[in-house]
Amino acid sequence: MFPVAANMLNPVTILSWPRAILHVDCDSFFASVEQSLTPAYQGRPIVTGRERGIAIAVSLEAKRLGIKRGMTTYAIKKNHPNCLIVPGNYEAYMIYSRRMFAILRRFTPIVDEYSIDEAFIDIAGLRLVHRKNYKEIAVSIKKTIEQELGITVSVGVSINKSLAKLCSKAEKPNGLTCVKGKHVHLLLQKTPIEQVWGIGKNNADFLRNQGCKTAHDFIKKPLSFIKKNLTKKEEEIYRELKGEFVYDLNTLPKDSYKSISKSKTFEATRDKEKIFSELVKNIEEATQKCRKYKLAAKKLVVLLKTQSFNVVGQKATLSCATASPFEIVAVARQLFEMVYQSQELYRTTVCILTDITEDNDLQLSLFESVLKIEKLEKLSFTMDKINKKHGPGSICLAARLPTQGKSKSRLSIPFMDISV
DNA sequence: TCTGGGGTCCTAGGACCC
DNA sequence: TCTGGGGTCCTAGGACCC
Repeated sequence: MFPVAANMLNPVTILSWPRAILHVDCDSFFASVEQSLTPAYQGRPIVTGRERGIAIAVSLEAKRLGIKRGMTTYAIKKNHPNCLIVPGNYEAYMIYSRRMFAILRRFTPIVDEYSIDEAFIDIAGLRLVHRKNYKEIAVSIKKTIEQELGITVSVGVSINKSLAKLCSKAEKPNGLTCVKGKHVHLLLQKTPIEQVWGIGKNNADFLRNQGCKTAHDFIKKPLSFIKKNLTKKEEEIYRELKGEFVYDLNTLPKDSYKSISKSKTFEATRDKEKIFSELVKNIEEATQKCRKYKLAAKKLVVLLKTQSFNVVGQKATLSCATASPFEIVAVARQLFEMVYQSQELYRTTVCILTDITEDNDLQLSLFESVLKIEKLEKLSFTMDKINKKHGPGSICLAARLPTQGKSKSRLSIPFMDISV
């Protein structure tokens, strides 16, 4: 073998294979799953999100009534009394999601699980295997999902992720759009700039002011304009829309996080211990997720949202990376005391765990008692087991008791009194 | 649109060091 | 101590996504 200089590995050569990227996007996913699970819901306007007070997913029938994501359930009830408003069933959505990804893997192992209801797959080279053209492959994927899951999807096929995403969006619901490299300009001409994946309101406003009404206007700008006025992200999008292959598919399973957060809104209150107990509940859930993925956090952020939507917060570095609610609650109490103002009404608490590492490279500070940490960890895992067996919230920290109903007698552990 | 919840990445600017 | 230039690391906050 000859030694190969790094600069001889020309990325252009590697990336210049013909690409065919297919994007699958479920139509009104959560609402469609509800309709698939409950035949009585089929054909009826239905929204999910009852527990949050706003519409999270809106069925096709509800969309036709003018109901949109984010509308309050109060307004929906008032104006559309025949619309069903159901609570989210996230376990069911996860199962449908996994089943959809499994179907995609029957076609190719290159599956990028982009979100719960979306995936990119690479179908280049599958034509010979399946003896079909790209469009026919897309049709059989659509049919399989529809038959096996009882939900419809919109599919787009093109030469990279950004363009495939534009295609799946071009015709919804239940759409199928394939755009070859030589026809990309036609797609871009009819795509308003704000509909481009990754161009949000701010950049769309700026670009419109600069004369870019469509995605096509955008790619006609010189690169120097992009570099001068926008960031790396928009430059990547610009290159993808021009047909370059910039965003690779990520086929790794999602088993790690940079941050884990939990927040919850409640009826606005000044009651200090009630607010703190809401925060403790979030900490319990966030640390539970941390333990599930065998992760530990080094930093903690506590945020309180006031009734007038101001956000106030404090941040702390933990003495060592941990997923133990006991340690984190103790630190959170100090942060909470710094932030809480007795005259203020609060509506939301947020717990964010950041600087997350894998649990096995957990660094113990010299001043930490190993024994204490092990005992606390054991206790957390035992609590997880009990909650799994008897239902969430069967066992919890005493500090969150103010949020539990009075009539419920729950088993609790006073976090401050742990003696080890 | 009277505003829920969970993420990621990028950038500017300050601190600090040589 | 009147004073350049560069690098790295960290953080807050913005922007975007589902």
